[in-house]
Amino acid sequence: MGAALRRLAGVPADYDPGAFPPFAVTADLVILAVRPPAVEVLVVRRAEAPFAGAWALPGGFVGPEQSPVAAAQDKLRDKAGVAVEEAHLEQLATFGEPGRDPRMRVVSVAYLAMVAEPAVPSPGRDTREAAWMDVAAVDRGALAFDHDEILDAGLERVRAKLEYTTLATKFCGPTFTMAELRGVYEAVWNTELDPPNFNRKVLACDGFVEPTGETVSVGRGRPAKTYRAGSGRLLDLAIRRG
Amino acid sequence: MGAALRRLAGVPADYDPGAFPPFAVTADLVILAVRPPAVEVLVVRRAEAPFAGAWALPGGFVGPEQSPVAAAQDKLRDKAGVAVEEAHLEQLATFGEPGRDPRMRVVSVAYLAMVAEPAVPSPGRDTREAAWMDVAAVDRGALAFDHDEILDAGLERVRAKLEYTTLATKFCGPTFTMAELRGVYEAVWNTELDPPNFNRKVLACDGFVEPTGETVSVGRGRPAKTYRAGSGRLLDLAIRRG
DNA sequence: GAAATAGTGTCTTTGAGACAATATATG
DNA sequence: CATATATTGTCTCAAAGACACTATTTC
Repeated sequence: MGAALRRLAGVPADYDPGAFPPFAVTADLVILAVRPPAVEVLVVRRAEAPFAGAWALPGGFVGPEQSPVAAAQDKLRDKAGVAVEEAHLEQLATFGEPGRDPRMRVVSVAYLAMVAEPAVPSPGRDTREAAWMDVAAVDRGALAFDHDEILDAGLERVRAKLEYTTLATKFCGPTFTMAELRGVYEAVWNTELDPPNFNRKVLACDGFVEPTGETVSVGRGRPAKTYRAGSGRLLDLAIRRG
Repeated sequence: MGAALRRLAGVPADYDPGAFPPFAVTADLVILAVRPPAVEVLVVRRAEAPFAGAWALPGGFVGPEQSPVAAAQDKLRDKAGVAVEEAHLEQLATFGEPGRDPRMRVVSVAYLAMVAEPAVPSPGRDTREAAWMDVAAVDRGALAFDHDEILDAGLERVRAKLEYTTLATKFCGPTFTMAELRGVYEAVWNTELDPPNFNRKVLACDGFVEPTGETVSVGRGRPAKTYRAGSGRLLDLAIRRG
């Protein structure tokens, strides 16, 4: 579209695309899983400069005709191998300080994903491109760019959301026991919760979990009833941190 | 920087800025104030296509060397005439669907501002560029672009944040009465709260308000004690919606 | 049966909410 | 004094948390 045509169309001259600095837009993901007592984040090793060899959050550029969330969904599928329907994906925040990427101006729309961790080797024990890393082991400054800050935002969001939503079930498999669900809370909040009270509380929240009618035995002790995620999204009564 | 030089510097060829579509990045603001029983949003009338003549949220392009939040602060100062220190400004969400702006690809980082409404004419009674509009009077589809959606996100954020933060005081002047503070909650939540219980609840929250020791008389009735905002940011006990 | 884990029952404390009662102003 | 608004006091109920107790498995 030339300048003359643009003027004819009523589009002011100051919207000439060429007049604006070329911002690149990326979608970066904080993909979290829980393997009690650890909360783990999916990281990828950078192959190229800058920060070559460093760990970073998975992410990529948003395409010309692509929405940011679609870019995030693609990365979630590619990197975590998780079907989008099974995971929870939500926008987290946008990081756009000048200089956050030394190469060019990049605005990153960060997303938070909560997944039931697939069976993968322990983080750090393989040299593959992607690995699960215990968030407690992520040092300040360990991640590339400002990804430490993005990770912190994701962790804070998850801690808050477990209080008043049913999202903890996203960290569990299709069926789970109360102990597993409680393990999610205890890992995310780094606290201990009273099993009897947790049990009653969860069951008192409509739509949080549904009994499967089955039990499962893990090691010693009385077999535990199993549950599946309910249809509710918000808790009528908040689960409180220890 | 030529392609060859870029390769020498270890920057991969696929980071050629020219290879990326020119995203424009804007900062749009949901600037809210409370004039009980109304919650009001600051809107500006668009002078140019597209949506010429329609109301829109204030906003503008993020400069080449400017952070998005700095752009938002500039707009808050310019449009609302509010000192940044007095208002609360936080990032809300980012809206970047292709086609949300018919002219070009624009990614908007939306911010939420909470201000004590300055003395301005009632919305709709003047023809100035900017006006305060009762959010209850904003029809679906009344605002330009996807600004309805952005406004909804802002309102939802405010409703949630009043529950567990002290931000309601940002809608009040330097000093205020309990009735005024309660009016903020009642306007935002569109509900009625029991004055005695509200009073005790607020005073029980450490750091929410501080007594000034003064009283103020408005019309009939016993004069009300006045308070100023405390130093706390989070409430130890949530204020519950009616 | 001992130990381990799961789940139920009960008691105490705390906070939320309803609402009566009191305080202090105006007309 | 009647009325209006602000503020304090009191009672009741619901929920949170501590923890004793019961249930069901493995070794």
